[in-house]
Amino acid sequence: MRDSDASGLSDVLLDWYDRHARVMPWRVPPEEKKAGVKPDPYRVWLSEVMLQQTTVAAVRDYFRRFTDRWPTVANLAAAEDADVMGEWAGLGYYARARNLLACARAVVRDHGGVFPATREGLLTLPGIGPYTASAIAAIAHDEAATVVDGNVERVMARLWLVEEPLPGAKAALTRLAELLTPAARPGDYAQAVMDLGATICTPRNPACGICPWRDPCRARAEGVQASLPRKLEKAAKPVRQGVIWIARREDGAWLVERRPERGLLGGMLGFPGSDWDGGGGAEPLAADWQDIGEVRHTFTHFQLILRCCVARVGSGADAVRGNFQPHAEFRPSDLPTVMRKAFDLAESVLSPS
DNA sequence: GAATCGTGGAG
DNA sequence: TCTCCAAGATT
Repeated sequence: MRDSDASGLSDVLLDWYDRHARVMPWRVPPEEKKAGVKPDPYRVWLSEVMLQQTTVAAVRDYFRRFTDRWPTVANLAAAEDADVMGEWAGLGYYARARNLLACARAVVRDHGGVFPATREGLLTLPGIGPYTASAIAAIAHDEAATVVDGNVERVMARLWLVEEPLPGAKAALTRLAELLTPAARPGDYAQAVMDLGATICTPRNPACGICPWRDPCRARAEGVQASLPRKLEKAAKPVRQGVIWIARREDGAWLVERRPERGLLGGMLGFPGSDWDGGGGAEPLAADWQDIGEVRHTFTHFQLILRCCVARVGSGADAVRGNFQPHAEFRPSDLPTVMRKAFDLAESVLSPS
């Protein structure tokens, strides 16, 4: 590929982006941008972390709630852990929320409350990896950094007919993406490639007929675009089983438990339960437990079948595990989805409406 | 390099 | 119902 080829391709894409850029809460509208308004690094960072492995549709409302509640990185850095984890509940990959807080506090403590302006500096912060560092550097600081996410991998694999399967092809796809990154408007270009992948060069049924890169696309020329990028087979998901105990005190308090900081659902609110290895476990308190059925939930790498037991307990109940959270303080929306499913089932039995 | 880590929507 | 998978980072 010659330099003139690369600049021709990026110009075509930027022209398409100027006409088709998607409207999103974390983007600066074209008119404001033309007037010199710069994207707020805090909002760019927050959106990019939320968008890791997560769809735009799922992120929208979370982004609004976070920015309404914590308008600046200093506000977020000063927040309580439980409030941030609760606000993140339902979005998944909870290590992101823990790293989000750690990052906000590092920015305040080590960088005077201002995000580093370079990709290299951003990479030192928790939760900011190669993709996110490039995205913030390019979008908020006009650095000619190259973003390589799933969209970019797919677009490059098709445009250049890369047949090596992922993840092995990652390095080659990154190199191709770097060759196309322009010195001018690198932030717009990064978002343009991702918009292209999200709306036209989609995993299935790509809309090649309206693609700005239809002519130069080598996969399209060969008619193999739908089969790219190739991916290695993934292992089957094992099924794991466990028990969860949900107790409601007569004053309406629920027996909840903060999960360990590390590992699955780390740092999130939940209910006491057994291990998820199929064996039994000790009940969190002595009570007349009632088996009310099971909850099924699929995680990234295994399926879980959780047997739900509930109990009504008296005011003097003494729990071995967890603590009773008063009815007024308990918000079901603070729970990760699998716990929310179990809670909804329990409540339908304990407090039928 | 391979495993781990969530969820909801599309087809 | 089931499979795929989305703007990845960390260990």
